[in-house]
Amino acid sequence: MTRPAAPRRRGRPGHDQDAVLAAAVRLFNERGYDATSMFDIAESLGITKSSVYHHISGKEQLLQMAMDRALDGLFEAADEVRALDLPAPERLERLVRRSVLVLAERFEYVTVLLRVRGNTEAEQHALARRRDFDTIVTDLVKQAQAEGGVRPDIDPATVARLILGMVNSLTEWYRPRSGGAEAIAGALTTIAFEGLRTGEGLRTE
Amino acid sequence: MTRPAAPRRRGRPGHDQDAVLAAAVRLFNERGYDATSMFDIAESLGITKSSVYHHISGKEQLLQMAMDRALDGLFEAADEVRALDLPAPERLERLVRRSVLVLAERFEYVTVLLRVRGNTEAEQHALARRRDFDTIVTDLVKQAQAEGGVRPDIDPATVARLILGMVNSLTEWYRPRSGGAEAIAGALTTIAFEGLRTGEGLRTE
DNA sequence: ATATTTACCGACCGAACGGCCGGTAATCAA
DNA sequence: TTGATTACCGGCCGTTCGGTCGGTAAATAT
Repeated sequence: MTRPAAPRRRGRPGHDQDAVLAAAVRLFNERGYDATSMFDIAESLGITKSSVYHHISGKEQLLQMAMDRALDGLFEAADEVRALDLPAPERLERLVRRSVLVLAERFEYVTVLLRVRGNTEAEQHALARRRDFDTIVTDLVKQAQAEGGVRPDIDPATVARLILGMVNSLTEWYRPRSGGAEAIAGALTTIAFEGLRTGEGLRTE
Repeated sequence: MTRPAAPRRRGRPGHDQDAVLAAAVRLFNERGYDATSMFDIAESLGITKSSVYHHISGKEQLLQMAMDRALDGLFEAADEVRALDLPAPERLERLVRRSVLVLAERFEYVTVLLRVRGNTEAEQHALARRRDFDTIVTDLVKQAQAEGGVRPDIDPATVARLILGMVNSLTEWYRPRSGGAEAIAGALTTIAFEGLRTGEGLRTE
């Protein structure tokens, strides 16, 4: 679980693109993308603004890279779950679980992604990919309702958005340090699939 | 359901503070607070930037007013529910429902509130009030678990955050035009309290 | 030694931003 | 008609921002 053991690069030692991205993303999430200046990023690395531009082409590239890392993780999860030979309700539950885990693994990148509002072309493209992911989940809900095993009385798009909303809301309070992404994934899927209520008088038919 | 019938004000006709706030909040939610300039707000009202400053003291005041309107609505809901003479699980469900309705009624203000990251003192104060609201819900979950009726096997703070996360995620896709805040409140509370799963093999004890 | 590679820096630029000022215009009340 | 009230405007200012440029410093490879 440590670094891939840096292969000892050539040239003058110092920061690389990944270090800049990491610093940038940290600040983006602390204060917001717009409220983070290139000077802030440079300062947090102990170098000057012009040095930052040696590693990247501009502020927007940092945003782009962060969004891509988040989206790639989500679609990997979707692909893996799609390949499973299981009933739709099981696949749905697995995808929800995996989404939580992706969010935990790539926490800072996902957080950046979820705060983007579509102000530039790059952001709009990312929003489109997010919508594609939503559609995958919606279709899975639809299948699960058709196969039985998931309540059919709520519009599948609404179900997908509410569940993903619950997942995404983790960026507001989950902190990777606090460990136990699995525990939270468990709590979340339990609430989503079994509900909070206990006792009698449940199944109303 | 119409305006309170403007009492015909004195002086030159035109926009007032509320109009400026409305325009500002609309833009804040479209592009984000930082990405919205005072010029943008002025332009959307058909007046100049200096005219905007006739109505308000500065950009931050607009943010402050928006956050306050959202928070006041939430605490009103909490107060009303607290006064009810009902078992805790019922009160919890009502508060969740009411929160959805407040979010729908004061949609744009709540959206502004939920995007704030604490960059200024005013924002930090708003975040503190949000945390107070979270605590109210957490305590209610705790009570509901103690009284029975809500599953006791998940940490109450986690329950509160997940449920509120689902509620708050409505700002991402709910649009007041699309009507039916009650329908969404119903779908959300159904998922949260009854769960998605149907069929047999549920209650594992 | 010398070339190559990589990282860094100080100085600067044009644009955009939040905000201020002094003055003007339209309405209502006396 | 005059005064009060409310709304609006053009022009300006200091600051901050993203980004560029030409040159320097430290490593590795030959």
